[in-house]
Amino acid sequence: MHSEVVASRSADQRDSSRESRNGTPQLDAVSLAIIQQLQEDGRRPYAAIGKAVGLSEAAVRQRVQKLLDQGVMQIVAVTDPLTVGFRRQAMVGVNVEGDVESIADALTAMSEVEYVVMTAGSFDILAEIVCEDDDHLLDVINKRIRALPGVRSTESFVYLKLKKQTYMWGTR
Amino acid sequence: MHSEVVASRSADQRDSSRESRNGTPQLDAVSLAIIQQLQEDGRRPYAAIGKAVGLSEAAVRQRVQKLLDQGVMQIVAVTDPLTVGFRRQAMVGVNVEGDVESIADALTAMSEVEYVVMTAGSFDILAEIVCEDDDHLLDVINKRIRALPGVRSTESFVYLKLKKQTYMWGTR
DNA sequence: GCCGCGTCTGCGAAATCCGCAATCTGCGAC
DNA sequence: GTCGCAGATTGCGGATTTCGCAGACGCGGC
Repeated sequence: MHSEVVASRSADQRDSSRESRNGTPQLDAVSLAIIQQLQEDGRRPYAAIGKAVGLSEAAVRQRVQKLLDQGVMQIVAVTDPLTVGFRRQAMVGVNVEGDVESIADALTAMSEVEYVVMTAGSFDILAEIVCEDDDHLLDVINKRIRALPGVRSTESFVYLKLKKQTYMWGTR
Repeated sequence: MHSEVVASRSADQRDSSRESRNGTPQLDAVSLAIIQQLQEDGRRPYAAIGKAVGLSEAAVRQRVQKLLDQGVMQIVAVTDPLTVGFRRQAMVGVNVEGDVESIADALTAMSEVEYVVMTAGSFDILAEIVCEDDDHLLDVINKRIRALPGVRSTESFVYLKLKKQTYMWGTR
C-alpha cells in the first residue's frame, strides 16, 4: 500500500467529471487511484484509501459515491460460476445479417447471457452464457439464440476450465 | 488468528465446506445467499446480510472471510475498461499443439491478459486482452502470444462495443 | 469586487467492524 | 448409550468506520 499518488492536485485537475465525446465521464488521476484501491479490496475503508491517494476520508467517500452513481464502477462480489452451481458455460460467436445492434440487445436481455460484445472479425458478436446444465445450455443456444431473426449462424465454445479472471485494469 | 492448516481431511466438514471432486468447496444455501447479497452490493454491512439470510452478524462475517480466503469469491470494483483509459480490447482464440495447459499458464502470466479459459470447440483457449492502444494490442498478439512455443495459430476479435457485463450469477 | 458551483475538510453521532470467549451441533470413537 | 472433538454460531464490549453537515477553498462568470 505504498502507492503514493501525491497528485499535484492543487494544480489544475480538480475537474473529475469532464465529459468526453461519448458522454462518458473522464477520470482524473485521483479517481483512478481510488478505483485501483477498490480493485484490490472492494471493502477497503475510505480512510485507508484517502491515505493512499492523498485525500480526506470524506472526500474519498464523496468521489466513490459519485463514481457509483455515474455507473463508472460498481463494487460487487465476483465468483467462479462453477463453484456456485453453474456447471456449463460457453462463449458463443454469432454471425448476423442486418442490424447487429438489435441482435446484441436481444442477447443482452437474456438472463443466462453474462457478457455481450460486438466485435470485428469472423464473428459479429461474442456472448458468454452461464447455465446450470447441458440441457439448459442447449436450450439457450438452439431454441433462443438461433431463433432470433437475423442470426445467420453461431459457433459455441464450451468452457472446460477457467484459468484466469482478474479485475485489475489500471493497476499496471 | 494463526489458522493452522487443520487438514481435517474429508472427515466430516459438514455443510459449507464439503469438497467436491475437483477440490472446489461446495456451497450451502446460506453461503449462496450471502454471495447474492454481496453481488448486489459489495459493501453491504454484515448485519444487513445477516438479517437477509438468517444469521448473526458475526457468523456472516466469518463466512465471508472464509469465502474470501478460499478464493470462492472476491469483492472488487469493476469498471468498463474504456472509461479507465484502455482503448483496445480483443478476444483471442488460440490453437495449440501439445500441452494446452502450459500455454494457458503462459497467457495467464501476461498482465494484459484479463481472462483465460480452456474450451472445447474450434479453439483450445480463449483469452481476453486489454490494451492501451493498437500498437500495444498488436505487440501482445503478434510478438508475445504467437511467439509461445506450441501456439499453432490465433484468431483475434477486436472489441467494437461492450453491450453487457453483469456479475449476478446465482441471482436469477 | 461579488456570487455561484463544485470540491474538500473537520468533526460529532451513529452504525459497523473486529476479536474473543462461551455455547451449540453433528458425528465418529469407544 | 456417553465422550470428545471440531467446526459453526452467538453475544458482547471496544475500536474503527461510516454518515451527514456546516464551513472553507478555488475558480470562473458577471
